[in-house]
Amino acid sequence: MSLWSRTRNTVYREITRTAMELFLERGFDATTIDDIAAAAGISRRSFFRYFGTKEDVVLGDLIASGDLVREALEARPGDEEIWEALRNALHSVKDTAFDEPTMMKIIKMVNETPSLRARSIEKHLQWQALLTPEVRRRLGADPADPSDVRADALVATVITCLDVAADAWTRCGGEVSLETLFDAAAAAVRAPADVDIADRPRTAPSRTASPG
Amino acid sequence: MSLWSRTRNTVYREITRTAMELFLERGFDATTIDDIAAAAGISRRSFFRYFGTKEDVVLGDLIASGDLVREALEARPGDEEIWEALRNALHSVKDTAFDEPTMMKIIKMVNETPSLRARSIEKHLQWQALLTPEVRRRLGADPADPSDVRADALVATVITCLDVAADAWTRCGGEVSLETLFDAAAAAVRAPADVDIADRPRTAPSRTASPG
DNA sequence: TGCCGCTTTGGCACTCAGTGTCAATGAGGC
DNA sequence: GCCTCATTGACACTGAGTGCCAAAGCGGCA
Repeated sequence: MSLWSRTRNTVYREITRTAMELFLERGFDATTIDDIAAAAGISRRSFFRYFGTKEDVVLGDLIASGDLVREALEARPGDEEIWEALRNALHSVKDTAFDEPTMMKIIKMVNETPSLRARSIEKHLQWQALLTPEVRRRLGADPADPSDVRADALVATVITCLDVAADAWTRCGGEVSLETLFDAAAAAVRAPADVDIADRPRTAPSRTASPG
Repeated sequence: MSLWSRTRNTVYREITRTAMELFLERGFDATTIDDIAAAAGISRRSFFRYFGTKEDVVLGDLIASGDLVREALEARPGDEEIWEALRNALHSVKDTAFDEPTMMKIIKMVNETPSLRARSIEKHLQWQALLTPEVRRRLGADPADPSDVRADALVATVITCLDVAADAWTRCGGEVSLETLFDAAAAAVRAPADVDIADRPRTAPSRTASPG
């Protein structure tokens, strides 16, 4: 049993590695599952025993960490401001499977490939479902009241800010850190955005025009 | 030419009507394109001349209105607070193709069908791309600065709030209006949610802790 | 060592979405 | 009536994903 699952994990990682190489080399859509199976030395049928969909090869490893985020959130101090708790829970889960340049290429690929992008956001919706109960609890919301949208809105927005930040991160070639971009996004959402935000210059690489 | 496009529109609507009936009757996934084509009296190949994907039958009509929202946003007074402008732009675009109970069934179906939900989100990403330039302009942001995420974050969040509101709307059976739910979602995001919203001034949000 | 039960695997055939091609049809302009 | 052009339907194809079944591999057991 132990050997079996170890073998399974090995194969799983081998498929991921091989497929990722192909994806980054010739593009996601241009890589068929037959290509992946052939390169990984398995049958087409076996591929689908490890991954439900082609997208899962990319996204399974990249953001399968929904449960980790939930655990991290539950571990945050109970009196922590909710935005802060969510922010810290997200940041505590770092993906270490790839180095930063590779990670950037992957995110870029995800953002530029419609089917990948859609699945990626679907995964984030699953995160939402995982995180919302804890946020509801912290807000003292009635778990059965569907009209109390506060928790859903907060969680969805925080994840949206993360997406926006990740997208901007790749667009500026990693010059500004993900954390900084996330905080800027969060600040823009929470503050009236047409007013200058006091300490946005934590990075201040390029001045944005400040009218009036 | 006029006759051609009139015919085209008629066929388009006929396919939509027929397909929607099938979808709501037996489910989205359980309805094949052959079913739709047969029921609409066209060939399978012709279906794809009217709709790029099966999802577009549902979502094309439901939220093809990205340009309308953009126009509505551009028509808002220039000094209107940005959240307000976005909110009003969204609310000015009402979908009148279906009555409310049907609309609710459709939204429910979209939210419960992964492929539909994914496409729906993709459409919303297209909205974002349409709306962001105008928001950037209003914020006086440098259009070429990818590290200025304010506009992206705002637009993405507003649309996220709309999604959350629509979801809650179906879950509480339409008892609470979509507008009310949207406003509640927006308020939860903008105010520290565990504090009374009333005492929060429009400026000076609570500063998030600076780790540095 | 050989046998039994389990899981994994590969191969095959299938459904379904979506695309390219091509010949037939049918409307509009001359 | 003829020419042009868009629409249509039919056919064939790729590619994702699933169901099924027989073969192979591993563990335990005698």
